[in-house]
Amino acid sequence: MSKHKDRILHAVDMQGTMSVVELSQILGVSDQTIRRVSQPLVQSGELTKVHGALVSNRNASDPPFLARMNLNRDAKVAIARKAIEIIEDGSSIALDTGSTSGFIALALRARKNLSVVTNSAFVASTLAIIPGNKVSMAGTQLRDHDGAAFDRSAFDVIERMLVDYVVLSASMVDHKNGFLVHEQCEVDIASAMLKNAKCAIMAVDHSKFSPQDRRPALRQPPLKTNDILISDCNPPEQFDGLLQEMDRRIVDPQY
Amino acid sequence: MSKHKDRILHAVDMQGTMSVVELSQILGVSDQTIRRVSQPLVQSGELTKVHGALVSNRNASDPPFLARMNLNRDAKVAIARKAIEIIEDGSSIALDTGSTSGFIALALRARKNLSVVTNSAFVASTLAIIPGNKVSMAGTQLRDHDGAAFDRSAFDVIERMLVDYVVLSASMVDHKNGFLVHEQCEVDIASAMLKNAKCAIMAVDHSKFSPQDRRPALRQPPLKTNDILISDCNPPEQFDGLLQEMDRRIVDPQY
DNA sequence: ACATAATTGTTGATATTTGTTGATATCCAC
DNA sequence: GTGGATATCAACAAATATCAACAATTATGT
Repeated sequence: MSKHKDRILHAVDMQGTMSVVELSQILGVSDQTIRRVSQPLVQSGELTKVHGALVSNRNASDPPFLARMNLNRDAKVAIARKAIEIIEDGSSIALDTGSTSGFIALALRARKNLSVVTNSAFVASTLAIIPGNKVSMAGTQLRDHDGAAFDRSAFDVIERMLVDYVVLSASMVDHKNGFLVHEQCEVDIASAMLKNAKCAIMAVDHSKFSPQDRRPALRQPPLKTNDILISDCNPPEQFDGLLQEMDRRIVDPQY
Repeated sequence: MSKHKDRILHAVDMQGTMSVVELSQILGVSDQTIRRVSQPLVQSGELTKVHGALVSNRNASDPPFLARMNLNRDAKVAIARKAIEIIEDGSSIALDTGSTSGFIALALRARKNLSVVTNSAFVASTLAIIPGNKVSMAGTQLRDHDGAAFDRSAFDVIERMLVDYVVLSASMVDHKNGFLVHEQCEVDIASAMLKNAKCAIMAVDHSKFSPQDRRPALRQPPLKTNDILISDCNPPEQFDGLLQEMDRRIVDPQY
């Protein structure tokens, strides 16, 4: 077993896909070494090889939630990196169930002593096992496409927790109607989380500023003046009205 | 047992990974000695060996729960394989919070239309995102070392679910006292799960038949005649009395 | 004190990993 | 298709790590 194995797997899984030279630069070894070390990983099916790059196997054909985790992965990773600059050790946070929140949860493993409430089992299990964290899983009955709960008890748990930050996402941003999602239950959870939060962090990648195949119809609750928007692009001008009150943090996905 | 054992373990765990020569310098012994002393640690799964270095199994990126998932990994994978031969598509299952149950959950991703109840966030999130599964997460407040819940609501959820199988584990098997664990709350959850289950599957790897560093003191509830024991070794004869009623399924870890 | 067992360092043979090189294969734009 | 850029592969040599065997040292039991 090579000492580079874990780092390669981790890097590729985080990014979804990574070129061989990129990996060789990050690990400080030659490209040939990357090829050699990754060969058994490809053979055992832990990674897939394409010309010039390695792609993660924790994706694609797999379930919808993981599939969405791989959509615009670079942007989401960059957004997650920015989010953890804002959220310091010891913060209390509520996280919703979006795939962007999933990435932020992965990145938040670098923080300590967090108090977390979430209705996503993925987020909960990611952060619960970090020593020092206090994690509350809100809800019981988990939805199969993303492992999130929206039952009565989810609201009970969320409503009794006061947090410094709430991390929210949206399926689309509309310049007239604001942040939109597909299901009412998601709006309800977002409202409950917002009510108890000092500051909201809305994380949306560039794709959310353009129309979607299936247009979401439901409005997230309005955000307040000191709330934060994190995105990987500058929103087009028509969004200026909508976003003018918000503190914008734009990140470059090419870190 | 060598006097260097603890210092090596401690040093490697602190750094995550350490080269053999580095260790030999710190401890003031030859590199050969480090190799010799670390060999049994590698064999027992407390450390992992790579060319030139030792890597910790309780790395910063792999918090405690996943670290335990690396202990006797092969045995647990083999046990999980056997378990999914027993649990067919469409079954209802309760799973406890042990690392062996974690492996069984990973293996159960190959099954469909499962009804699952568990108080482990890791198990819940692993199985929830498989389309067709119905997963209930029992409990709210998650313990940090394994992401499991033992609060009032955990029992409420478990008690209202009838299942075909309950998958249980133990920290140690004692030929007089049966299956032992460290904490009363684990026994309570096991009792609640057993009460509503048609058949119990007790999964224990070979290491559980020998005494542990920290001896567990609490007895799991007794099992019934048609319950199933899965292990990777034939239990020593002194366990015959204890296990005589159970259906034993022994698997070969060398798949 | 003595014999025995366990631990350790040294040595030289062997194995593994790695970067380099040059030949070949693949991709992409035209 | 062709050509140029880039990626892959095989082979080699240098550096490094491992292993087995033996001798020296230290611990243990009687």
